[in-house]
Amino acid sequence: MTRTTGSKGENTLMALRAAGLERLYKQGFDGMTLRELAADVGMQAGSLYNHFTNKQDFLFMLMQHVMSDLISASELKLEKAPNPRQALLAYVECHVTFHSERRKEVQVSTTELRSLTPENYRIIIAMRDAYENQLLTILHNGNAEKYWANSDPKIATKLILGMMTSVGMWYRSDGPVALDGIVKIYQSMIENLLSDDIDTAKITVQK
Amino acid sequence: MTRTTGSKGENTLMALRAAGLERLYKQGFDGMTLRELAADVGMQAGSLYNHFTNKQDFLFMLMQHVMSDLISASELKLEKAPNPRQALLAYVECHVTFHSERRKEVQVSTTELRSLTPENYRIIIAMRDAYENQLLTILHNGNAEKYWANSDPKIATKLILGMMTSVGMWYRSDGPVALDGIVKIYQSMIENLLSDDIDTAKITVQK
DNA sequence: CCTACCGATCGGTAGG
DNA sequence: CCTACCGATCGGTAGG
Repeated sequence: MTRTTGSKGENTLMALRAAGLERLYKQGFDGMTLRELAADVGMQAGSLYNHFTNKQDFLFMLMQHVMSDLISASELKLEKAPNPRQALLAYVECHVTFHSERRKEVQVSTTELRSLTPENYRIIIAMRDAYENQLLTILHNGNAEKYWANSDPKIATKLILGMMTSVGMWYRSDGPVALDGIVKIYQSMIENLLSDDIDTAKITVQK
Repeated sequence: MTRTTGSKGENTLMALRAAGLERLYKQGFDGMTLRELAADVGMQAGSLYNHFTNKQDFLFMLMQHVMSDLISASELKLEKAPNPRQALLAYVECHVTFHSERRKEVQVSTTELRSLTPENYRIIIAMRDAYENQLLTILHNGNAEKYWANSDPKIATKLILGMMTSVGMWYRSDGPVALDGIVKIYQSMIENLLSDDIDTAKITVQK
């Protein structure tokens, strides 16, 4: 009995992930019901528990999957970058592409953070922090090696991530500009933005 | 019988708004229950219907209130701006301040768009579009009057709004940098970002 | 603003 | 993977 690609169980699990993502995106964790999800893949509600232990576990699996993909995608690109500038451009391309192509998964992963168990929350947040630290490191290195002179890399990291992440809120693959065009615009604007000359010594620092 | 400030009914409504905002922020529309909300202000669930017609109406009221405040706050500042550059700086200050000080309301207003009735959704989206158009107009005017040369004001509007809005995700009033410092950083970076020289003619435009 | 209640539906389990 | 079911709880209403 030869095993081809994927057993029946794997197929149902993939179908569940796809249907669940759509439900989570449109209705949220508390808004979706397991009966709807079951109907989406043509089964009864009780049978779902052969594929996950409970509703919370299903959400957690999905979010962990997205974060894992995101981190490994950027790591793969960053390995090949010869210098901080190329690393920055690669990170931007990677982030913008991922957040466009998988916008629903990303949005669910941020919106439903509040629906996670405390333990699960900690795990996902740790993954997110690891991902954000990749950019922070790039900005630090670029400062050290004089590729740019940014006064506050921590804040710059947040601003850059904010403008990049929001691409998922408005970019549509059937829109007027192709994705590689969007990527170029982001790369250009972020490089401009990094060459700031604001005197942070003048900024009020709270005690 | 002299009327001082606010009747009892007005006070309960304010308490409901405050408690409801907190519930919506932490649990979402489907996650919060009217029984919890009632308990927050010390009444029974059934009594809530003296203050709104149903749960949907309560959410809509809250969102409409936020959007209305946001729009009028920026309009007030923009009236006094003598030129596009000052208008841009004022808009940035206004947006960043509002999204920091009232971050929970703003987040609820975007996250719970999906929980709105189609009719209510249309109304809130129209308000959001009006607000975004304020920035688009500023960018257009700045281009026309040579304050800066931005190749794609529509996309720039989205990017700038994205990076500004995300301030609510990480800024905390008890953090290391004061709010006016954050505003200055945003203003500086956005002005840098607007002086782009990317050749959009080279960007792939989908047919 | 309260008591008392309605129909509907939810996540999850037992036992095949 | 299904049938049948559980306790719990929800938004909302009637009638004071």
